[in-house]
Amino acid sequence: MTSASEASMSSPRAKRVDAFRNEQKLLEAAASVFVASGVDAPVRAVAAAAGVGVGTIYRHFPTRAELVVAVYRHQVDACAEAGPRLMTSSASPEAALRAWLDLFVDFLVTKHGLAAALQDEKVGAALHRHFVDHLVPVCADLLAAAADHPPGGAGPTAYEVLRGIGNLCIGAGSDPQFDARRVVRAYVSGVLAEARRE
Amino acid sequence: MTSASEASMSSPRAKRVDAFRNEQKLLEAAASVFVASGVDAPVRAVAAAAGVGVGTIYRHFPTRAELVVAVYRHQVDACAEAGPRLMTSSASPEAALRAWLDLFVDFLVTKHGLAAALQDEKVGAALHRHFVDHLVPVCADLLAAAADHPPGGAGPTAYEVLRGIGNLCIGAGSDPQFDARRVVRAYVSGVLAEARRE
DNA sequence: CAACTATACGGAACAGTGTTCCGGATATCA
DNA sequence: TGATATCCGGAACACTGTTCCGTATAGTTG
Repeated sequence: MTSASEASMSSPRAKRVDAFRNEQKLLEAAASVFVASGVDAPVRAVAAAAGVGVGTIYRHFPTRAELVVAVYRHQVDACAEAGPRLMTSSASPEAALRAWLDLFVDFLVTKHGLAAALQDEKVGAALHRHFVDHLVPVCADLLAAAADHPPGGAGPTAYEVLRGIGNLCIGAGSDPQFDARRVVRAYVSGVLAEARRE
Repeated sequence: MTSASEASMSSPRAKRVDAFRNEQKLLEAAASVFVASGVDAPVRAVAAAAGVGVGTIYRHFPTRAELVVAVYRHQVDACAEAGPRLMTSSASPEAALRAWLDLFVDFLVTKHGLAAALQDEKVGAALHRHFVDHLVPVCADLLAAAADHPPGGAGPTAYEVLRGIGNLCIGAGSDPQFDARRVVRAYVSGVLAEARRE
């Protein structure tokens, strides 16, 4: 921790501006490539789109997963912040929960392959952690309110629910016979039924 | 179709017995490797376990996915055949549906990575088709009986339900906080509620 | 303004996938 | 005992993510 305070206190030399610019270019290029080819686009494709070498990517983002996290960090945070807002603006706690989960589903489904990436042990570890840390608490509040059920009971866990929904969104959007929102709606009905039974 | 009948009618030379033996060795080796390392084990690992070259695998199974299908074909068929049996032996149609789906979940969860493989567009295409063809009709019957609902209504589709459950099983077994059977139970409750609402 | 150095860059190289290919071995038949 | 259709082994290819290091440059210092 000595080194940490040293690093943040006395900066022998600030980060070079070209490095900062490149990091920005990388984030924009990655976002663009991800919408065009899915989040499992090759690292080289992102590098090419940004006009940099692959080495530059790995300097700024030690692993492919961390680039993905960086690209979607803002949207995850926005989703988390929408929770409390919906809680007060909705007609009922259940409506708030369902509206928020719709947000979550739409987010996952529109980013092709994001839900799948969340599973892949290697790629998903970093993603998973960030999603869990930011979204689970919000979901827990909404769920407790909707189920009229003190958190900590034996009903479905907020983690369980988010993870389940994440799973349900995998591959949706590339299968017309499988409508993620429909399926999630059914799942949430079951979750609420079980939670209220306690 | 002329060539097909030719091939099945006049066999200028039967399949060589060493080829047949190798196919068998391959299936056994693959099954063994899959339980040890998951269904996403490298093709080379299966080849090594069987004591053959990779070329031999690709002669018998044109693609990695078809090897996986071949390994699990029997178990899928067994699961499909268990449907009608449970239908008559269970206390209620809903009990039959739930028991059968438990079979399905256990099957997916015990084969590490099988559920995930079902998603991967490339790997999963062959798997997906086989699962769908054999399991969806059975599920449709059980579902219709449990929901007391003539097939063809606007409720959840049998395909949708199986696909949803398949998704829910992804990564279960490597995450103690996520119990696939619990989650699936909740989902099925929601499905039945929606189906009966029609 | 002119070195000088810490920092950042590019892209070749490495390791691990699935898949293809073909020269050589071999089972089967005449 | 050949003849040959069939099959086999494993090198080679295309494509991943990731690492490495010589080179270029931004920022500092004299």
